[in-house]
Amino acid sequence: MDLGKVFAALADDSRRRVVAELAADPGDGERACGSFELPVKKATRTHHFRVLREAGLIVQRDHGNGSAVSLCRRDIERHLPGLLALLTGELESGGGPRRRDGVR
Amino acid sequence: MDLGKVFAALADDSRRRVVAELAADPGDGERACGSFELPVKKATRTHHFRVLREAGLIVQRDHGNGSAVSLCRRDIERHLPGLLALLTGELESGGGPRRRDGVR
DNA sequence: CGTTAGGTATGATGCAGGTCGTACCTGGGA
DNA sequence: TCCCAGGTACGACCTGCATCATACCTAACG
Repeated sequence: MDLGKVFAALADDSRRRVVAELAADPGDGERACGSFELPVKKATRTHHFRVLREAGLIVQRDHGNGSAVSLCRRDIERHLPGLLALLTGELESGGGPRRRDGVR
Repeated sequence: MDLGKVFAALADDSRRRVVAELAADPGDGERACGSFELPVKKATRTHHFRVLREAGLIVQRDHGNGSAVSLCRRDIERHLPGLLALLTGELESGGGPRRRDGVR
């Protein structure tokens, strides 16, 4: 697991938001790729999921018609303890579940 | 403190190395800018320190003749607890972000 | 005072990355 | 069966960034 790749992946707002929402989900199950409200087009979203995959942060299961992602929580907690807490922390304090404005 | 800026700053090997060494220093004092062995020229090093400064990770004190940097340890630990541990962990385990000649 | 060493400012350059349009593929309805 | 919705692949565009050369600045030291 390469810290450089991980940090580069998490430097982008959209990607950080995806990981944060996955990390904040207590169920820790899969989530449809389309269920994330990202301010980008389809092709860009595909690109972001690829970057997260190659950084080792998520795994993606293909269903032919649609696909779902899930967080590599165990690997992350083992190699980078505390990282997910940082992301969920930003979710709660900053642009948390209650979005104060529709920026972006 | 912007997580995006912080992660973008730490995505670079040279910058991550600087912060990691500062974090690993128990004395927690200033350190001369030139004391870091980075595989880049002067101008590039100046650029890296600027990025780290603007991310809020370090402060830089100018001496006219030379300058020194110190880690904003308190701010970082308060806003991003656990982050410095990740960096020092990389230093210890991997021997750190080594200077690979073909950078990246 | 002149030289030297450490930093900065500025501009150029090459490359990586974010964004999108388009074409294509797949499975599930109507 | 035909069409649509969700994803991917590919290419293009453009911005940002890491890097460097060069010129300049400041303090220390002979």
